[in-house]
Amino acid sequence: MPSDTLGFESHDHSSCVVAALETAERQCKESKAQLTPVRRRVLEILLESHAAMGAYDVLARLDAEGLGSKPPVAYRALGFLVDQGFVHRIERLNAFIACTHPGASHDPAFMICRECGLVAEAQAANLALQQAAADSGFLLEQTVIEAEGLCPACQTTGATA
Amino acid sequence: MPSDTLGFESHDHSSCVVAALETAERQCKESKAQLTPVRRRVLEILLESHAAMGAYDVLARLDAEGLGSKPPVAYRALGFLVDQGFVHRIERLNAFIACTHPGASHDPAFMICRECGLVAEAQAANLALQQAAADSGFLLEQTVIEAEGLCPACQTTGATA
DNA sequence: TTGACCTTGTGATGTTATAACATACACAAT
DNA sequence: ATTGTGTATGTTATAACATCACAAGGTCAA
Ligand SMILES: [Zn+2]
Ligand SMILES: [Zn+2]
Ligand SMILES: [Zn+2]
Ligand SMILES: [Zn+2]
Repeated sequence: MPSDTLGFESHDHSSCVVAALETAERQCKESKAQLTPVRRRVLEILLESHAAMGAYDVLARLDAEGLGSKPPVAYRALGFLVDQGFVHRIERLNAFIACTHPGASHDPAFMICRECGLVAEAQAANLALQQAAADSGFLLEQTVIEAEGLCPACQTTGATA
Repeated sequence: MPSDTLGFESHDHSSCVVAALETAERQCKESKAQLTPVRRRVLEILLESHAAMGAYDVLARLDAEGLGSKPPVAYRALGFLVDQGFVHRIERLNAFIACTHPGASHDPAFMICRECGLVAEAQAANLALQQAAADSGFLLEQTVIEAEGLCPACQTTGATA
């Protein structure tokens, strides 16, 4: 069942959202972190579409719902969720996306479709990079791995574009 | 001689700058691209320190030298240099750095020291990611691979910090 | 009740990046 | 000489992304 790692295939989304929220709640309880209404709602918003959203897009949703209107509200909630590992930041897009492996060990990689904007999360530790780091004495703490290209759907519809 | 791939070791910098500029000039001549004064100077500025610089830092240097004062001047020159492969953009830092493998085939990875800001360029194609892309039918066009951590020097001086 | 700590509200500001339009120059065709 | 075309540059304005600084509330334990 590769859909939860590759993300370009359809899946049972409503159960996926519920499961992710439950996992977040459980993990917060365990680590005594507070999944407050704003934080929970931001996670929910990101889960609703699996798309990457900018902080200001999230903020607009919060504002419409009366949960906050100023940038720090969104950035704080997103920061919390990223710290907890429930959300990932996509550097290439200056955007955020809900994790699709809630609870799993994390060294995520992303495939970003430049045509439709779809982002798929994969597990793809970079062994060559780890080797290069070891060789040069670099202490590797975190890695950003983001690939840009065309998702299966956009390859067929749009030719090479 | 790993210093040109790993970047944490010292090297003959003045010759490295000269060589990079010569390579850029040669490649531009071959591809009929114009290495204009502003473009050449921006490349030089990035080569002077091997540090990653923000576009506005570069712009400040240009401004001081009377080569331009408005953001598009810097962004255009940087965009040109990135397109030509002489400069890489570091997504994690929203910054730019001169390529340390001028002319070589390019699938660069970077190691970024979170303490001193040093950035080293390495070659580290991600085989696992290529495999994942192939498996899911994703057409992989470009990859961003950036690692954050501590360089050798900062590990010894600052403990874990 | 007080203080420590965490979270939120809000105004102001800082930083990064591009859109849009005008100008200048080189070089070729008329 | 003039006009056209393409590339590069100059300039204004604004979009888009992110943080600072300070005030206010809530919880909980001393
Ligand atoms: Zn889903
Ligand atoms: Zn994840
Ligand atoms: Zn050098
Ligand atoms: Zn360092």
